Amino acid sequence: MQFDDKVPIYYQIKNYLYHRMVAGELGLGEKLPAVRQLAVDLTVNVNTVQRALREMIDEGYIAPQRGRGNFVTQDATKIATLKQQLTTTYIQDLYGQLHALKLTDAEIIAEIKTYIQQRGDADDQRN
Amino acid sequence: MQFDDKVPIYYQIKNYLYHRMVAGELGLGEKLPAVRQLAVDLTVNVNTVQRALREMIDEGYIAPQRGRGNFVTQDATKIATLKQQLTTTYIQDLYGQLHALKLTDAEIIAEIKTYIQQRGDADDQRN
DNA sequence: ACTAGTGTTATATCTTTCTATAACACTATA
DNA sequence: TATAGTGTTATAGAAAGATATAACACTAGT
Repeated sequence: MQFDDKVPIYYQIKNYLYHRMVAGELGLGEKLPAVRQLAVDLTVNVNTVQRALREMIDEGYIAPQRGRGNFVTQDATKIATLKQQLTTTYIQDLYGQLHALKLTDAEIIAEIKTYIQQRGDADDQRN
Repeated sequence: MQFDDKVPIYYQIKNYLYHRMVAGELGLGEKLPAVRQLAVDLTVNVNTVQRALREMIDEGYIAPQRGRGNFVTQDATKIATLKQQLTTTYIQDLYGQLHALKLTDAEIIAEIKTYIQQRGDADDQRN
């Protein structure tokens, strides 16, 4: 995994894991890879992984079991809420940015549609 | 101005100034506020401002004149390109994030429209 | 009991960012 | 030629983030 050197790595790991949980790649109650394994996979120090997990545990998304592993919460509602929160936050950020660039609502939607359209075309060519 | 403590301040200042240039609040060839003034306005150290400006100068968006001030580039094309770059980058990021959350293209557009719609309603109530 | 696999914590060190403070260099104008 | 306004650079110290390395604590299976 490649990190953005403008943002703390532990923070990016946190978001990465949240994404995997929301996307269902890490299901409810599922055991996460061992911290040392995660550290190897992400080419990062154990303490850095631990820092990310620590915050996720404090926020209740992960339940640690000493000696056994870390497990995704069983709370489906919590994950669903997280998905909605992340979605809204991202959209809010984008809207704020583009609005600051003086794009109108219509222009914003148009730009996004154009981007997705072009992306689709590119996909067609690749496949 | 409030900063995100997850991203270097000098980097946020850079983006802030780019936004103002793209939005036309800082016109072509216009003189920027003095570095010390910017530092006061942003509640930040002069060196931090200077670090942001240094990169913008290296990238050719700002032309410094020792003893006189810093001036926005005269190159309209450069600013137009910047606007397009920023727009595309933001949209690309959003799309990548939401796609990672397993939202479909249609869902992405729908969520954005909903957000803008609700935002408009809120505006109506406020005004 | 031992061992392998796991989470947890600690220490020392390095790098980046930011700060306060100060000085230096140049321009324009009174 | 002063002086005020501007950019530029340097130094020393603080704080946050990462790293390598090591040790400790618990669980499960042999």
